[in-house]
Amino acid sequence: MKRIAESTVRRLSLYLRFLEDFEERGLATISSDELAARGGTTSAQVRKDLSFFGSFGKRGLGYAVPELAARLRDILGLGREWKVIIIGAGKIGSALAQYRGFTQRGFHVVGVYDSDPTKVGKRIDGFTIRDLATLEKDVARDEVDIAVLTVPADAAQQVVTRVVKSGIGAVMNFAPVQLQVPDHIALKNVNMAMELEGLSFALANRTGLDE
Amino acid sequence: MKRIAESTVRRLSLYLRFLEDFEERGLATISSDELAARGGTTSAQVRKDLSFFGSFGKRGLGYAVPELAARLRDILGLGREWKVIIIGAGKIGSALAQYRGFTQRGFHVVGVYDSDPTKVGKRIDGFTIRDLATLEKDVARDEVDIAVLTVPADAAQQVVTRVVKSGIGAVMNFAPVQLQVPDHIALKNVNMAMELEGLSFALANRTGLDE
DNA sequence: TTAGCATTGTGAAGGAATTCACAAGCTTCT
DNA sequence: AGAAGCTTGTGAATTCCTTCACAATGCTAA
Repeated sequence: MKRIAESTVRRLSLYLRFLEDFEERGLATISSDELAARGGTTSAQVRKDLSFFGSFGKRGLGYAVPELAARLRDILGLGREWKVIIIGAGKIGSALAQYRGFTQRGFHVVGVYDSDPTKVGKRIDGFTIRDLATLEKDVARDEVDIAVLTVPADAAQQVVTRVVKSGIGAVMNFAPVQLQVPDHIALKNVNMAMELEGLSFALANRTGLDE
Repeated sequence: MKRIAESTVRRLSLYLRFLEDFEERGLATISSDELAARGGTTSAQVRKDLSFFGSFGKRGLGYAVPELAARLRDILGLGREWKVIIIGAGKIGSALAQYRGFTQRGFHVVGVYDSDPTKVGKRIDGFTIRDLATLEKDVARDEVDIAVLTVPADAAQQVVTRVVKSGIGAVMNFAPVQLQVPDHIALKNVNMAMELEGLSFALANRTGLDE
């Protein structure tokens, strides 16, 4: 299979969201043009994105909504349930543990971890916070797929190294550091401060000094 | 000024983080090679990124750490304090209101809003939750720069329209919808579910079927 | 059954971002 | 002062991504 650009995958997620919307409203077909309008892109882009995976449309008609949705779910690996652990039971970790959006899309939180002994054993929204010391054992037993890291920046690299060793294949990192992981591990960084700096840059350079 | 790619701005944020690290450790100079190694990129990329804004290095030596850090802060608009409001005092909104990383980098939260009457007036970590109804008045009075949206998906478009009308120039959206805003508004989307789907895709397509 | 219309799928063109590669310039050593 | 050794800054080459443009096809109506 050809290498798929990250931007393409992001757009597929987006299309799927719109399709589910259409599905609920009982619409039978949709054109690349309509999908593009919603997603703020072009119809050619939509078709090209889909073409990497096959041809799902009918010329003259568009795409059958439920079929295309099903295909996208399949492509994105949403046909199955993924097991997720959250490491770091601070504010963000706790908020994520309770986030409905995860479960809705097949991401099942199976454990919440912290290394702080005063937190271990406490419950948050149905989860008993586990001791980070048991990480490796639990991951193997529970067949965890994805780790979400919401630990302090200075602990993140150490934790991710353990996570990777324990056999997890994908990591979502909220700590504001650049983690080193082997090539075969999927890593996404979510960095609030960095996003805000993007906005700050835009605001600061808005003063119309184009030349 | 030439249009700067978003990816470039992201990397500048990253470089700045490393530089501040070096600054603390009292290092005087750093080469593009060292910056690149930290950021997982190449030295040519680092130099190209910087070259859009001027030439800050000394051939044969590298970059003076404090000077480059100062220049980057300036470029990213971090020389001043930005006023931020958080709209939506749910789990994520509350977690963000308390997030230290914002204040540290000059983003000052000046208000937290919700439309739920049972929440309005309550306090979270030093903020009294305000009624969304007073948004427009407050934004004008407080000269707010950035709005962070952590409202439910079906309310997001309506809220952002009000936010934009009230004169805010930058929006960070956590709701899983694609918002429509005028061109001159800076908009960043943070979508946890979409990030997870990126990981899911990577996991599902990992099965080594390259051809 | 054929004409007319709509929309896909895709090579080819165009544009944007990254990487290459090297001259230019600063520092240090002798 | 000259030579050797680094490292920057930047055009040129390359790679990657997006947009164009149109033949191919399916649907509808007469």
